[in-house]
Amino acid sequence: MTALTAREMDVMSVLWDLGSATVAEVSARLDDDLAYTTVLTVLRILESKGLVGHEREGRAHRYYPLLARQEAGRSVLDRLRDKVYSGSTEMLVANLVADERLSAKTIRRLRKLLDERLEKEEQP
Amino acid sequence: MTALTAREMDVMSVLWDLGSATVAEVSARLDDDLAYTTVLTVLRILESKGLVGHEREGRAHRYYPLLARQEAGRSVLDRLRDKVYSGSTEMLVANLVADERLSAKTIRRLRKLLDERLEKEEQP
DNA sequence: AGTATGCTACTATATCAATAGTAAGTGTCC
DNA sequence: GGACACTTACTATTGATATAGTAGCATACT
Repeated sequence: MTALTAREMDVMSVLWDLGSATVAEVSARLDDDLAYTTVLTVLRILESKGLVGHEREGRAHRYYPLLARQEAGRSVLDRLRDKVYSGSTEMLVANLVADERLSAKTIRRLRKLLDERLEKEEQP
Repeated sequence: MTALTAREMDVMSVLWDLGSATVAEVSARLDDDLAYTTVLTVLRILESKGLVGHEREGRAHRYYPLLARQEAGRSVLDRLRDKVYSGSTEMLVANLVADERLSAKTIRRLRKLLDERLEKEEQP
């Protein structure tokens, strides 16, 4: 199972966005001002879980994600669908698009996404 | 903030599905076979967080959710969108509908959902 | 009215999460 | 080549999570 804690997700988020990063780079990007060693500790925990790797870079280590966004996202979404929305993807999406801040443009793009998915369904 | 732990979400899930439940009822519905008192403890923690309430029923307590599915779901979705999908609802939905198991029928219903949302956008 | 049983209240404990300090190592720059 | 600064390695602490036991109370049933 791929259950990230809140802080681990913060850190993975930086790695996903940057592709890879040193401790200092992750630290700079985090919203909260954590001690250098705290960030290092989180990265080492993530590594021990097999979710990130690292390579030497000068005197520092450069960390990179081994877990993809999609995998992490899917496991949260699956659980959310099952536990919060009684297994209903529709209920989930309904809640998602109920967000007032979504623009008409965005909604149209989402619909296009579904259309494309439908086409793929019809021609396998 | 409304951050549910994994186990708390399991329990809330039962309360959402049943509307309300006693400890025994929650216990029976959970996937894992937890001690009666363990379930009670989780419910009491949830109550201390203001997420469930209870009323007397005979010699037992009947617990009911004070936090709605929608609220719980939204806070997870918001965080997921921001941290895992770089703030992109589209990326999130793309990942969601990439699920092979979604039927064409379901996808059409999702599209309909978006259409209705668009109409509401145009006529406020 | 007495009693058995299920329920709660309180307590306990091991594990994990979150945060950070200290010491020691290693490049880098003058 | 030596000092400095940054980095890692190891350790520590606090608080939360997850799980459950025991004791005692109350209700339903006979």
